[in-house]
Amino acid sequence: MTRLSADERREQLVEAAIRVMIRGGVARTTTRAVVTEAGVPLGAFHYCFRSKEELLQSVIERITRRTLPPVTARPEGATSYEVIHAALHAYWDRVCERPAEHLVTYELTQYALREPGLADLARKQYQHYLDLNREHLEALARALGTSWTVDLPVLARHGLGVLDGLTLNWLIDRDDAQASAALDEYARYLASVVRDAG
Amino acid sequence: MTRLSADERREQLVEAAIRVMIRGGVARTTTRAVVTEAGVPLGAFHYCFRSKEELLQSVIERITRRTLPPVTARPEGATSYEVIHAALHAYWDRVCERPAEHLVTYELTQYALREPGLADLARKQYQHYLDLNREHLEALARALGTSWTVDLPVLARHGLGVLDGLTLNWLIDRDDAQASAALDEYARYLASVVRDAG
DNA sequence: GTCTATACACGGATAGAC
DNA sequence: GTCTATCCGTGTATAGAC
Repeated sequence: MTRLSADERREQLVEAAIRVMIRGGVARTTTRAVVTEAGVPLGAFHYCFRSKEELLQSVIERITRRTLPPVTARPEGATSYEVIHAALHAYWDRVCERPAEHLVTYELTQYALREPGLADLARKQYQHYLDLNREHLEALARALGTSWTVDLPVLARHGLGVLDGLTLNWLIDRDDAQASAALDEYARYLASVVRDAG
Repeated sequence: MTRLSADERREQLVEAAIRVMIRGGVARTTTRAVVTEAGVPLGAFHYCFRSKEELLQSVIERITRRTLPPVTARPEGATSYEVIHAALHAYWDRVCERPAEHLVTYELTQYALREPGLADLARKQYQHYLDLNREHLEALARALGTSWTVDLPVLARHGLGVLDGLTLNWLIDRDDAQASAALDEYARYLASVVRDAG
């Protein structure tokens, strides 16, 4: 094997851990599985990370930052509902493309909540998603040239709840049609709380 | 120790397992922890359950059936919003009273999704909650003497998503004020989709 | 049927050779 | 710095005494 720096090793291991989690879930993600996946000898693990917890910390940070700000398209002559609908389905398409990845996100959060050394990180991670959702709603309002009739922090929290809930539920039963219909209903709701809405 | 029938033993072990899960999470719920909690010798485990998976199956079934249908109060002269608000907060109060129990529900579902022998059970469990939510919305409409303007299955799925999402998010950050505000917003939405609504 | 003792695999972490 | 061999705890499951 080629000789790599500790930083590159860390990188390898974090990415390998994410692949293992996607494949088999967080519970089955052992240090042994991770080093095998990375093609790294077991002994290497503990001079890259002090412990498994430290690896998971890095994994959570990596996954959190990986979330890309969704693009808000701005077609001429589209109704509010259409713009909102498109934005929501842009998110939804990413869920459908990589279901296992999203499942891992939820698994990780719950795992972290149970580990004293990781619970704070879970809260930060959630706060980050909440902020993203707020920014996204702001961008959406800007794209529509208007504002929301509902207090933005409340709308953001409510919206994150809806998206998390619908995602989690779809991950369980994979009912595309029902999930899509529920998402459309959320779009209809959002269109009803833009100022000057119809 | 007193001599008990296998059925009573099973009962004891399931209840003990739930307590252990509430205390430390599903991941830490080992057969050893369960039998210790139940005050049952380790050897007893495997003539009550063929395997740990069989125990978890019983636990999931037990927890699912434990969910009580919420009461829909019917005060005179209350607005639609007030009735809906009360119904939602009745649910929410139960979440706040027993947060750990609800967290376990989500953990169990995700655990089950990763176990081939339990995945179907997870889907059934979710379907059960979906049905309950539909029935609850029907009861609510009946109590209001009206009906919903949104297709009931869609409304039920959307609503279950909202409640699951808000619950999960609150379990992470425990922000009572924000959670309550988001829940109220959902109540406002529901009030806007009753026929003859205002 | 009931419990004690134990088998056996696997997990995280480390010692120590190179 | 890198890797092999190993320690030691814990997990599920079972054998076999009572």
